[in-house]
Amino acid sequence: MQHPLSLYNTLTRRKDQFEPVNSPFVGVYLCGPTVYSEAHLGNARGPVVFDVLTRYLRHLGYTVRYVRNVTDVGHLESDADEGEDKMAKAARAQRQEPMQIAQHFVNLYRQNMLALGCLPPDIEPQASGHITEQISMIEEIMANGFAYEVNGSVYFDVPRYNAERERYGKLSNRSIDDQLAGTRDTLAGQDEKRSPLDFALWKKASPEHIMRWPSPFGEAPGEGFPGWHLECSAMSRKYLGNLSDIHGGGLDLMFPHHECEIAQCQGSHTHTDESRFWVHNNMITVDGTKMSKSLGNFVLLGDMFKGPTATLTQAYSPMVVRFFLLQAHYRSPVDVSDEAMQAARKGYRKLMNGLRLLEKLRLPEGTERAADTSAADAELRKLVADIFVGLNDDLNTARAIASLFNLVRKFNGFFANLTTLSAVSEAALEEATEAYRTVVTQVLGLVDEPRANAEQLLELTLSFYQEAKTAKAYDKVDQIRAALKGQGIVIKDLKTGVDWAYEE
RNA sequence: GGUGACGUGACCGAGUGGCUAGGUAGAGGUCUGCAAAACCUCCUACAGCGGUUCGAAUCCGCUCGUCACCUCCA
Repeated sequence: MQHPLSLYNTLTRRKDQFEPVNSPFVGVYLCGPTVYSEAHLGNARGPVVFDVLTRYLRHLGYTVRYVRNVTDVGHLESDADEGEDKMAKAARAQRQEPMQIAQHFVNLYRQNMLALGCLPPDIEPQASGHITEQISMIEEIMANGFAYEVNGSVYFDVPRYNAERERYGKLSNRSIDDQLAGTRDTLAGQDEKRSPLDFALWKKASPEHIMRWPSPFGEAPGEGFPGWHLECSAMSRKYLGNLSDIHGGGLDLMFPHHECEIAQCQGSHTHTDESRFWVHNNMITVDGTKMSKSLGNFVLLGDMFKGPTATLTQAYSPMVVRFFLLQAHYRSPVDVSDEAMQAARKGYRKLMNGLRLLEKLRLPEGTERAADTSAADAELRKLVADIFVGLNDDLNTARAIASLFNLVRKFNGFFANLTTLSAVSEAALEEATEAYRTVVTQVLGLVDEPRANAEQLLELTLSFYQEAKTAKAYDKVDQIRAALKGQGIVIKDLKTGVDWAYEE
C-alpha cells in the first residue's frame, strides 16, 4: 500500500507521512458532540473534515474503523467544585431526564451530519455507557501513582506526572511553569486539588447532581461522575487499542482536552500517547472572530439549511455548506459570510453540472481519433494527478477542488464540441472521468441535490401533452405517454382535462 | 503575561525561494431567434520598512494590524 499521504501531526509539529500502526487497519477517533444543545456551523467542520479523511483512507485501500463519540455525561459549567453539569442543567430547565435531552440532541445531530453527507461512524460510543471502563482507567492511573483521591473525588497529579513520566504540555507546546504562571489563584483556596494544574478524573456527586453513578472512590462509597477528559481515552482504548492511528478534533480541544487525554493514557497501563497522529481542524469565524456557543455568534445548522439567520440572509443547503467547508484547507480558519456562501453555492453547482456531463462525453460515431493522442493525454492525466497531489498533501481539499475545476473546464470544453474528444485516447478520458466522479462523490462526498421539483416538471409535461392533443399531433401525444409510462406514470384523460397517476 | 497562528487582487481562498492556483463578482468576445449555460480573453495581488539572495508573496529582522489557546467550546 504505497502512497504519499502526509498529515500534519500536532504532536510532531510537522507533516508526517501517514503510516498505520497495523496496516491495512486504521483506527480513527474524532471527539464528538456534547449533546446538550443543537449543533452550529462550527461544530460541523470536524465531522466533515474527518468524514473526508476516512473516505480518502478507504479510497486508498485501508480498512478504517471510525469512532466518533457522543458526550452525554456532560461537562461542568465552571471549574469550581459546585459547577453544574451542562446536561443536568438543560434537563432541569426542560424538566426532562438527562438521557432524554441527550437522545433528543443526538437524534438532531445525526440528522444534520447525515444531511451534510457524513457517513455514520462505525462506532458511536456514548460516555454514559462506558462508566466502568472509565473507572478502570482511573484505578490504573491511581495504581501508577499519578492520581489521588480527596473526599470521593479523584484528581490527576499533573506535577508528578510531569516530573516522573512525560512532559505535560507536549501536545500543546506549553511548559508547566508557564501554565502555573498563567493560573488564576482566586480559586486555589477552596480547591481540593493539590495543584491548580491537576484535573478531575472523577467527581463526587453533590446531592443535587442528577447524573451519577456508583463510585468505588472514597471511604464511604457514594456516587459520582467521570471527569471531563476521561471518556475519550477510555473509549478510544476500548475500540481502537492502546495506540490508535489518528485522533482529531477542533483546535480548541488541543488544550486542555487532548493534552489530558495523552496524560491519562501515559499515566494508565496504556503507556502510549493514545494516538500516533493528532489532527486538529481550525475554527469557523464570523467577521474574523471564532464562532462559538459562548459568544453567541453561531448559526445553527438546522437554521442555516432552512432560511435566513442573524448572520446570513438566505438558506444554504447541506451540500453547499459541505462544499464551503471543503473549499478551505482544514487547518486554516474560514470566515463565513453571505458572499462566501453564495460563491460556494455557485462553485458547488459547477462541480455537479460537471458530474452530469461525464456520461455524455463520447466521441461521435464516425469521428476519427487522432493518430497521436500522447500530448493531450498527458495534459489530461496531469490534471487528474493534481487532484491527488492536493489530497495527499495534508488533505488539502482546497487544492483538490481547484484541480477538479481545472478538469471540469476541460470537460465542458469537450462537451461544447464532442469531436474535439478525438484529441485524447479513450483510456485517458475514462481515467479522467472516473477520477472526477470518484473524488467528487466518494472522497469529497459531494452529491447532487435535486433542485427541480418533479411535480412541477410533470405538470409542464402534461400541458405539452394537452397542447399536442388539441393540435391532433398524435405522434407527439404517444411519445409523451410512452415516456411517462417509462417513469411509472400513466396519463389519465378526463373530460375536464388531464391528470396523472402512478401505474398500478 | 505565556504559547501559537495569520495579514494574498472587488470578495472568498490555495501556494511558500524562480513556474497560471481555483472559485465568485466585473469587463470584452465566441456561440446563439432571445436568453442562459459553456468556452476564450482581460482585470495579475501577496500589510509596511529593512536585510539575505543572481532572484522573495515565499527566508531573516523590525513595525503595524488581526485572531486563537491558556475557563466550557468543534
